[in-house]
Amino acid sequence: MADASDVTLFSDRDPLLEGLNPPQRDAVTYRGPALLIVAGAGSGKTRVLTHRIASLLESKEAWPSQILAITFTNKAAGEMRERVEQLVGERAKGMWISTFHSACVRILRREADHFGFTKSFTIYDSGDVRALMKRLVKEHEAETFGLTPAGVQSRISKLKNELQDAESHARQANMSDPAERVFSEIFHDYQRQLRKANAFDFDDLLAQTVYLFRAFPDVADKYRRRFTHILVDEYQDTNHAQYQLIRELTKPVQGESMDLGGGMLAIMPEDEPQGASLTVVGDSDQSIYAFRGADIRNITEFERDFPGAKVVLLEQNYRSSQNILDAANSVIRNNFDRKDKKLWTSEGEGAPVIGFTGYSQHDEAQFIADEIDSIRRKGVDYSEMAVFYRTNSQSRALEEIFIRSAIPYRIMGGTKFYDRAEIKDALAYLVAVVNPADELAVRRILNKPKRGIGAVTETNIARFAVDNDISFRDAIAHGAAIGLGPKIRGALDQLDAVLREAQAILLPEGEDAKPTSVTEGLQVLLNKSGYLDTLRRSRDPQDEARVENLDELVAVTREFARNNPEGTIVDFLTEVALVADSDDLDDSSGTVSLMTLHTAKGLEFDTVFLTGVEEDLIPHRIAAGEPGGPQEERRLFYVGITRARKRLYLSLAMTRAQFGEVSAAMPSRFLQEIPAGLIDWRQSPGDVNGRGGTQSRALNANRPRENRWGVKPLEKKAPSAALSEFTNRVTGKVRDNGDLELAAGDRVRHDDFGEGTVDQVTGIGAKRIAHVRFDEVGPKKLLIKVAPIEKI
DNA sequence: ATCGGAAACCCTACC
DNA sequence: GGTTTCCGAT
Repeated sequence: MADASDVTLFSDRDPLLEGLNPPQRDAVTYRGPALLIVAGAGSGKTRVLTHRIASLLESKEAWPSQILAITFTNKAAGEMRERVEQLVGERAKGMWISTFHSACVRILRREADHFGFTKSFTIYDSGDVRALMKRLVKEHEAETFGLTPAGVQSRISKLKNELQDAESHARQANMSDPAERVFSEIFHDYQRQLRKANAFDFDDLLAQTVYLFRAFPDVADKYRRRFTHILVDEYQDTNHAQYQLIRELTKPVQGESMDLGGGMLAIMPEDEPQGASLTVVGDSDQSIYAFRGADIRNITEFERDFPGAKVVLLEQNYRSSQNILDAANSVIRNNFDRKDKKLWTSEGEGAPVIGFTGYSQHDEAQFIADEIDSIRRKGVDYSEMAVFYRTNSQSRALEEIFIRSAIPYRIMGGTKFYDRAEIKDALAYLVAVVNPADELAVRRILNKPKRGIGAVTETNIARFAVDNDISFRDAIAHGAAIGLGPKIRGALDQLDAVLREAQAILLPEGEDAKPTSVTEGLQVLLNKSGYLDTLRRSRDPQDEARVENLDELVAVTREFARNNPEGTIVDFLTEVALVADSDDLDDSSGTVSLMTLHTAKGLEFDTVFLTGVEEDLIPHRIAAGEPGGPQEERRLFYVGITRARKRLYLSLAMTRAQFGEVSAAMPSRFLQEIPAGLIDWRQSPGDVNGRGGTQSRALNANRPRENRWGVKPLEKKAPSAALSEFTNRVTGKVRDNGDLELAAGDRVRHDDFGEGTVDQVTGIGAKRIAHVRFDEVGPKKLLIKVAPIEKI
């Protein structure tokens, strides 16, 4: 099967091929226009990808600058760069290894002036978009047609992912429907606003890059000449826009060899033009982003799209034990529309999958905390354990219990630092300086801190700006002409002065900014605007935390300057907009990782707790009713299972509180799909098929705790007294035992665990931990400050 | 213009 | 359960 090139370029003793199985070697050594690597979970695809890149560099087939590797997250990009560097050293420097979005921003910033934007454009996140959309929906009085901001937002996003713009949508929309007409107007207006604000939303980053390439073939050619090798990871999750972007980049150079300006002369090979070589890696069983426009057909029809493409299958799994793989295979087999593919391993059977059913989400969390504790005692590091859940809101119960059990944890993704109001305010100040056209940002800071500027004044400023054909930002300096009172005028002049002062630091005229400019500029803005002072003076304890968060942001700018000595404020804002959440690359050492199933993709852990395995959660209630939804949810479940190396826990609760309401939960249908023999139930949900209740009680009889609470079968949503009796024994409030002093030998009483004896106390201050041996439930570690205990 | 409390809405996953 | 929005009181 080996191509001729294999023989000449590689020998079996090539260090890049050492330890690889035959298909993996194929994937590294194949040379041709198109290669699809179908990589099952844990089949070593990252290894293959990095070795492939390394071998291209090693053999001098490509310069680093000719390689474009697309990953799904910034974190994955960082890891890939690191691993390639380990293989080939410093040479890895000039490669583009990034996400689709980062690559597009890089291109758009370089080419912005081709189509009416500037290099310092803003990137709107979904929160920014929502704010803008709210205004537009109101202005167009679209509520009367049943249009909501969120609805319009998601529809526009979907259209953009399909590379539809406002015009093309308008052409094919049914304009006799008034709701359609209004939607179309809002779409147009929205695009106009973005353009006016010199801003792109996330979807535009992709779509506008495609439009740019199509409208300016010479620009596209520039990148086609540059990138001779393009590699795309997680190809099953690409959407149409991303697909078209790849198509554009892999086309042969269209125009003649020409002077591209700037003295850069393009060099054309003598023979016929050839497009970049394309390598894609993916696994259709792990496609979990259809909801945001990912099109699974991109991978299933790759061979048709790129005739003559070579396909390599990686089915040997190097990650999980056979038991875990069996569970995964038995689940995914139920998706009817897939090519059968079976993961196998030469490792042993391993431990059985462990199942647990809690009475409530807190009970479930307590079980997990106890297991983590006992696994830790066996010498497994916390960083080798992870807890997964379907929705972010599920993390709260886990957190509560983990805090009390003194288990160090870290939440990946979720509500992020950069979503906090004070951080968005601070960033809006920076944006107001860098991109004054961004009215949204300027309006945001207009009355923060309170300057006595309300809706009326804001409207007056906006009107003045329109009447005099100047920007909203510039109108701020014309308080007198607008006819505002002296007090407000003074406040506006002050704001104007602060913005100017920061501008002189962040964007000094004629020269490059100092490396410290971002930090200094931010500090000027926060201090001289009065923003920090107002927070410091406040009596609200939350404002104290806000000040700390802003300190943290300042620290982030310092860190940024250290890592990017040449970095500008625009680079900083780009990083913040795109890197945000799951990507904190700093060490997760010594902590258990908590994350959603989506975030878990691409990661692996020794021990995995997959929680909330219930109907309405996985499959999620909304997804269960959508076409293709249940299949996607099954893939998501499959992704979760296959993250585990040695130990997999599947857990659920019989009742779950949501929106403050408690309701009965049913075991997920996916549990049924795993053969009973693979799961060792510590506490079984009973009859997984249905009604819950009766049978599970019988199976739970061996558990001592049940006696205390006397579980009764529940009707769905029955707000009975019996329900509140055994749910939420752990109160929502975090208590504070303050300076409770404990020493070895003391007796304590715990709300849930009963009485016990203190073995020892470790840690200091707020982190003092009591090691208690409880009479009934055995040893536990408790964070003294917050545990529900009292000395007796 | 700002504050406080009541009421309404919400929660799928992410770059 | 938490956040955002609305409204009346200062």
